Amino acid sequence: MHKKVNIKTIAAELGVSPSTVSKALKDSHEIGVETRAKVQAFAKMYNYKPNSLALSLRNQKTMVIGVIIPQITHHFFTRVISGIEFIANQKDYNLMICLSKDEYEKEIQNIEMLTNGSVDGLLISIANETLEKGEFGHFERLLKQEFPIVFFDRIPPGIQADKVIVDDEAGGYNAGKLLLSKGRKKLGIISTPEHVTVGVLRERGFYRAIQEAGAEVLPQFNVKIEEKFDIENQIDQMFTQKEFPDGIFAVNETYAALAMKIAQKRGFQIPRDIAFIGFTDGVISRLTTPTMTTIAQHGHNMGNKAAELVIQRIYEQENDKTPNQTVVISTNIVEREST
Amino acid sequence: MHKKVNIKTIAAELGVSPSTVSKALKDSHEIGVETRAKVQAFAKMYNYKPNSLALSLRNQKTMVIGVIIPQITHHFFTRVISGIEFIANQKDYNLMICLSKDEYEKEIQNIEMLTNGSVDGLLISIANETLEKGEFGHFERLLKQEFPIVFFDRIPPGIQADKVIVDDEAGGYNAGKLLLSKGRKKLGIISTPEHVTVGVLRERGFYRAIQEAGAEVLPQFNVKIEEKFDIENQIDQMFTQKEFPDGIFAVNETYAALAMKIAQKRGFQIPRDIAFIGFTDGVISRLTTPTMTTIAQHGHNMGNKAAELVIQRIYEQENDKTPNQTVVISTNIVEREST
DNA sequence: TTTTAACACGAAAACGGTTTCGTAAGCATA
DNA sequence: TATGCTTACGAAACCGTTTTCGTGTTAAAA
Repeated sequence: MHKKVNIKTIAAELGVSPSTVSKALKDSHEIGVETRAKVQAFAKMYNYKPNSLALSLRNQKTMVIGVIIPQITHHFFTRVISGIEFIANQKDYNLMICLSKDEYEKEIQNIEMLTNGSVDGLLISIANETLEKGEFGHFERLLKQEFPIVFFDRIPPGIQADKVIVDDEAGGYNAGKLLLSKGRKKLGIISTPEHVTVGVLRERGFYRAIQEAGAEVLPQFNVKIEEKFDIENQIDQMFTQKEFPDGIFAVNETYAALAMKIAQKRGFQIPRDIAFIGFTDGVISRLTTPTMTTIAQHGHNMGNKAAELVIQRIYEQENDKTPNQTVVISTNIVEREST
Repeated sequence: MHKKVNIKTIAAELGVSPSTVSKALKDSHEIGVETRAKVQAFAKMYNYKPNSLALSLRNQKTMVIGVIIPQITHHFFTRVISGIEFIANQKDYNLMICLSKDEYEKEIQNIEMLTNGSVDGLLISIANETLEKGEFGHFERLLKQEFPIVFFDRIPPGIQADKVIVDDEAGGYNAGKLLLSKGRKKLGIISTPEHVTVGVLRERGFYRAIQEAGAEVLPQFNVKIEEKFDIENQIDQMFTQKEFPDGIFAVNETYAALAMKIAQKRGFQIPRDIAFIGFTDGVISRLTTPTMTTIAQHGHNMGNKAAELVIQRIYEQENDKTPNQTVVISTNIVEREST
């Protein structure tokens, strides 16, 4: 690769010092008009652009925000990222995106890599394995250093930090209410294991709605999916009992879409026999047959908020820190054919 | 934010020089064993990690690969990214992902930003607007400098460079052959405007299959979607004529899924009346009703290959350059219920 | 006793910028 | 003529590392 022009080469070429070039390029009026013009013309002609590493090192500021997410193939996270990018872009920040692949070790590696000077702040959605282990020392170390961090969606329970979350509990509650309002009595839920915070909250809200109505969920109508086993089999169990639910809430889009297909294969009509509602921000719900009613998550908003928060933290002075915030992104129901 | 420990602070604390610390940390046996032990213990205790900016500046090597894609919410691109990440991770590279949002200007900005020292190489899938304009000067400048670049999926036509593409033409051809082999006679295609290279190639292959069979596509059965108008309306036109196709190929997953829904709404049965086949690597095709037959793109493979190529270019010596390569990722048919 | 070599460490330059401070030249003022 | 003030620029430090090239000390060899 050919070397790019830098301030030194310009200086040598023009017979002035590097400092003169630097000042001339920013139109410092410390430098004579002729010299300024000469330097600027030369720089333009050779398409000079300052080296960002050198700038970052000098200014102790990279204008980069690190983002750590568990999986990039999850549509929700890509919505969040596009929201982050939208704000970052406005404020001249760039993104460095790392994937933890839901692994604790990779998450730690990513964090170490990013916090060694590469980024000014960090946006994190925690890996499943980390949540399962419950080990958050790597976050606490950074928080103690007052490194700017904002957690989003999957947050560390019981840790003081800035957070942006979806109102999962209320979303689950509204899903329950909606099914009940459609006259459904025997409700079911397709959920996730205990350590996945968001799943738990959605489930909790769902149960709250049901209790308020004086109803209950039969144990066999509560399926907690273990992703390491066959998902379709686990869902199918809900339809192989003598009784079957007439309204099902799934805590994510894929489970809901799969459940709809499986129910149809078992001969149930949607929504006549069973109504379905999913929790999602995805692209699938419009394309299923019938189209799926969902609790919309607004991942883009979440990204916006998270980016705003972290940038605010980055600019904050050492002396006047604002207290930690938790921003809640509220959901809303998008009613389609499945209810 | 509290300052991190660096080599200087360690040196000062231990009463030795920065160079001694640096050497001690890499177990240089230029340094006495006691001093080495002392420095290493201190570094470990304070969790010292070298500043990556300083390292990059010094070594003229960032261990970062820049990726520019049009949209992160396109599932195909996220598959490619996860493929890129897989290889990059193995070779200790990190990713800096930028979004062009399919805009020419943003693409240029991204490139300028990334090539000012931030990355060692670049992986690019070109913005639609750039392809439309046909202006590739920003790429040619970099290629002339011999900056390591690999284009993937959406490539600049007629430019010498490393490229990784899906075998779109063959994919289209196979889609056509499959529909014909099912006895379909009146074929239709849902495609994209001319400037989207991949769409054109898929269409070309499709037509080749049809011509070989001595058949033809009626003009009203060729719909080129303009995304700025209502997509469903444009697709619907195919079903409002007196004649209708009995086999439809859509050049992407969303168009195919939408078309299936619209056809069903119009009362057609799939695949009895109309067979559908989509071009995709997505998550939707398993969840539609009926499930969708697709030409699978293997975005993950594409990401692998692209990353391997660019890393190879990065390590290449100035003297012995290998000639430009074009790697073709072949597709395969995944047959499901829609045919 | 002198030379030589090994050992253990430090000074300084380099990566590519920015910024503070110093200073020579030119001119006006007393 | 001596002093002060601009003007226009350069030297040098700094950001955090690495690495080359000394150099002073000690011990071994001559």
